Amino acid sequence: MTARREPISRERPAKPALSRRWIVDTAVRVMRSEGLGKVTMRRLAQELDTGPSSLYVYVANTAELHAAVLDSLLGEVDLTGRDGGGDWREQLRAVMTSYTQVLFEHPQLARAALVARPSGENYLRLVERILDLLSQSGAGREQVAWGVDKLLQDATATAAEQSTREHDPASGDDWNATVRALHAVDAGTHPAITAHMPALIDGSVPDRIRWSFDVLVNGITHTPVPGAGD
Amino acid sequence: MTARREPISRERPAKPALSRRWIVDTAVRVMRSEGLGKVTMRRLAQELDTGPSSLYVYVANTAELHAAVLDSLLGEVDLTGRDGGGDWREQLRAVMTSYTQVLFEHPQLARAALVARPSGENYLRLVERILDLLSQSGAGREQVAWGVDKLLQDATATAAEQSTREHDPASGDDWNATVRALHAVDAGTHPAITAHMPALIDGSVPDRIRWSFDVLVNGITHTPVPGAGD
DNA sequence: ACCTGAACACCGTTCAAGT
DNA sequence: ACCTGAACACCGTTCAAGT
Repeated sequence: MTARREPISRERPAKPALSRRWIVDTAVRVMRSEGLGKVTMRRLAQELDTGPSSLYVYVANTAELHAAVLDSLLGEVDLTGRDGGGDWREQLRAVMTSYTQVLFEHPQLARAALVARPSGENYLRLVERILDLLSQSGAGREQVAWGVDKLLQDATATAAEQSTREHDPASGDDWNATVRALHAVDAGTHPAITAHMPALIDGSVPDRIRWSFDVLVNGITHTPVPGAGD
Repeated sequence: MTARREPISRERPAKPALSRRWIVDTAVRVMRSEGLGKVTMRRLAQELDTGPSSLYVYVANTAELHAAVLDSLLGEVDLTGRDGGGDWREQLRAVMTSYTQVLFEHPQLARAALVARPSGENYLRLVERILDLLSQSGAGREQVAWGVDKLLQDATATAAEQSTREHDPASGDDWNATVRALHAVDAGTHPAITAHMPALIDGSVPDRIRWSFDVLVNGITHTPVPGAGD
């Protein structure tokens, strides 16, 4: 709506005006095609045909940019929970599964999420939905409020961990190093590890995710918060 | 006139031979004095009076180096749990609190831990101890094994998140952005957020950590794993 | 107000060559 | 076997200067 000066058309085909939205959209595109590692100020500036310093008018720093990219991706989360039944618990499970899936597709973002929490509209919509479903459990208000945090944190941390693991299994990555270390342990000095050994390493990712969800929901709904006498 | 080359002792005293141990110890020292951000291959090489490429004989990459630093720090965790009573639960709480405290003192390491899981002796000792205490709950072997993972993940993720929050509160950091966004939410479109609003943001860090521990322990001990018919 | 070039102060990793 | 110099291909952020 602003009366801008008439843009004189040059050879270069309409370089769009810089804006936060345009920067974030470009960042999402670069992320999808080349990964979050390429979403750098310099690379984006190049993509937007300007210098890196120009971006700082719209974006505080790289972490904030990554948080904005994450929020944008959060638009893909299915909030309906229609894969679940009518049960609030199964609906909540479906929403959390969808959230987890989005992060698993872009695992580097999960790491970013733990560092710079998003605060955009899609994040708020997600929190709203989880709160709504979890409060149907009948648990106290404080438990529900704190519980949402735990559910999101657990899913995010799991995706962040998996992000390393999914690298090619050929490379001596750190997860395999941990598995090897647990196997190589001495039964005399580490009897508990030895006793729990297959289980410590076993279990499919979906099984573990499903169990984690149940652990948290069971724990959240049965554990009153410190202050409130609910 | 052949100049006899004799190692005249100059100011520089006895450059010690490179070794993995020496590299990691130096990394820990740099981390303590200047933060993990300065623990880079180049900086370490400088500190060790060599070129960065030399380090690659002993360390695969930067992530592995950071994992080694973390394992070294894990030596500070109090495994006795003597702050707790005779109860396995209070002892376990004390161990987890000690672990959390160590990570809170070096929060950047918590982020590293989520990415590159450690596998050194101190990590194994910690896992052994938590397994031992948690199995005293009488829960099934699978629950205990998977539960240890959850307890460590929760504490680590919490420390990692806090690491951002603890930066100077003056700066418009992302946590404050989230708080602001939650406050600014419209009651019509986000009724659940509005209804849960003070609790969503409230609560001291120790209270939340204490509650998280109880949620997990309660959930772990009461939720059987998918396959096993315990 | 918005945008920029140029600079400052760094990075990880590889590789051919030396000892 | 171990170690290195040099190079390749990048980074984030600031700031004085321009429009």
